Amino acid sequence: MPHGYDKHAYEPFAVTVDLAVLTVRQGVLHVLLVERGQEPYAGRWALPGGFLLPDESAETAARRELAEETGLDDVCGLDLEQSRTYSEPGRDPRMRVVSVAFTALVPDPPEPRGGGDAARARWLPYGSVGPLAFDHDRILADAHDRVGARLENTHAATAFCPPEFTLGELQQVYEAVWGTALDRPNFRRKVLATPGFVEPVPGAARLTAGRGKPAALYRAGPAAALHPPLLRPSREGSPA
Amino acid sequence: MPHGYDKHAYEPFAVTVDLAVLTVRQGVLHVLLVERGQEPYAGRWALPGGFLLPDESAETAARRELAEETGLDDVCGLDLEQSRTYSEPGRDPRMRVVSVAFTALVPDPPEPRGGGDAARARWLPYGSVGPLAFDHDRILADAHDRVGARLENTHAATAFCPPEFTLGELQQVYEAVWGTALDRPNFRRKVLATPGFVEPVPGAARLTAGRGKPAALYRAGPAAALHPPLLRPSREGSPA
DNA sequence: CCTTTTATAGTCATCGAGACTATAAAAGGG
DNA sequence: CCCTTTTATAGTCTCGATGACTATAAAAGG
Repeated sequence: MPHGYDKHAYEPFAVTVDLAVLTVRQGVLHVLLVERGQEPYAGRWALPGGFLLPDESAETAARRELAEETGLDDVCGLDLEQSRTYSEPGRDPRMRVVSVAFTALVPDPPEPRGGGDAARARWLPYGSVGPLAFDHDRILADAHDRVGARLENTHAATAFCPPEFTLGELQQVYEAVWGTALDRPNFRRKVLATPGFVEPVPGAARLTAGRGKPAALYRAGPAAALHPPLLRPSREGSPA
Repeated sequence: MPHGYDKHAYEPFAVTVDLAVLTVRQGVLHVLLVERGQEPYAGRWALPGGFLLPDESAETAARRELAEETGLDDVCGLDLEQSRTYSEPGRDPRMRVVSVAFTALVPDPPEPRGGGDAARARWLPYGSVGPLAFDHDRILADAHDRVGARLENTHAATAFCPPEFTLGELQQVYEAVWGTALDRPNFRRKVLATPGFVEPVPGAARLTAGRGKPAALYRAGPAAALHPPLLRPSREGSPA
C-alpha cells in the first residue's frame, strides 16, 4: 500500500483469475482446459478464468469460476490455492490485464459442461496439448511445480481422491503428479507412519480394479502438514 | 484469462505492490517499515509499496520501489520473490486496491533514506511494533512463513549475508528467522555436506566478534535447491 | 598464565528410507 | 477344483542422515 497514495497518479487495470484445475484419472494427471472461440488465440486451449466482480476477492471469484466451469455442485470443500500473479504488460494483446492464478485439486471429476460462454471444456492429460493461449503454459507449469511440492509437505494428495480411498489410489496420485514410480511397500509404510495423514475406515475394503486382493479403505487424516515430509526421490543433482 | 472476454463488463482496479523487506541484524530479524503521514492509518507503520506504472510488471514495480525505499544502489542482485496477492474488497477504505506482495531479503542494510514522500522509514525488529496499517500484519506474517520455508529448501539464507560470510553468521540467519537455537557442530556438518550450498574462500578468515578463534569464510554456492532440505526442528505436533 | 570465547573435529545411537523378499486374498482359466 | 495371475500387506536388511554430546584449537582479555 503506497504511503504517498494521494500524490500519485495511478493506472486502472483489469483484474482476472485464471484456474489450473487438476485431477488424476486412471493414474494420469489431467487439466481442465477450454477452447477459445475468438481472437486472440482463437481455437487454442486456455485455462478457465474470468474477471473479478466489483466486490469480490480473487478467492471468491476463483471459486465462482470453478463452479461455473466444472459444474460441480459442492465447490466449497474443494482444495483451492492461490499460486501466483501474472502482470507482464504484454501478456494480453488487447489490454492491460493482471491475472491472479489459482490451482484447484479435484477428485474423479464429472465431464465439464460447456458452461456459459465456453466454446468447449475438456479434461486433457497434462502436457498433451501444444502451446496454450496467452501465458497459460507458464501458469500451468508453475501450478504443477507447486502441487508437486505441496504433495511433499501436506496431505494435498487426498484432495485428488474420493472421500474413501485405498493406499494404491493415493500412491497413483503421487506417481501421476511427480511422474515417478514409487515402491509400494515403502510408500505404505511411510504414509501409515506419518501421524494424521490418513486414518483407516474400520472393516471396509474395496476391490481395486476387479482383480487381486481387496484393499483397505482410508480417509484423509486431520494433519495439514506432514512430519517429516514425504520427499520425492532425488529430483535434481546428486541424490546426496 | 477469460474466454468470454468481450461479452463481460469488468471493473477497473488499482494495482499496487507491497514489500516485506527483511534483514538480519545482530542476530535479530528486522523489517523495513514506513510511517504513514496521512489518513487512513496516519501515524501507523506500514509496509513500503506503491502503484504499478502503466507499462510495468509487478516485479519491475517492486524492484523500483525497493530501490527508492532502501536507497540501495544495486537492487539487481537482491533476492526478491513474489509471495501472494491480496484482493479483499475492504482492505483499503478509500478504494478498490489489489496488491501484489513481494518479499526481499537484503544483507546488512544501510539506514533507509526517507525517500520521496515517505514520512519516515526505519528498520524495526520483526514483531516489535503493534498492528500495522491496512492488512499489512497478515502480509508480513505470510512473508515470514514463506521465508522460513524457503530457508529449508534453498540457499536463500545466504541472501541475508554479505558476499563472504562465516558459518556462524549463516547459522544466525536461520536462528533469527526460525526463532530456534541450532546446534553449531550439527549445523556446520549439514551445511558442508549439502552439495552446492556454500563453497570455501581459500585461506580467508575473519574474526567474528572480536573474541574467539577466527572463522573460515564461505561464499554462496551454485545450488538453488538444497538436497536434502535443511529441515527445522519439529515445528508442530510430534517430532515423529 | 589462565580464563573466556568461538570455531572446528569427532563419536555414538537412533531413526528414516531405499531395496528387496515373503505371504495373503482375491479373480480367471483350465 | 486346482493353478496361475494379480494386487495388497507384512517383514527384513542395510545405509545414511541427524540429534545429542564431547573434545580440541585458536584467538582475546585480564
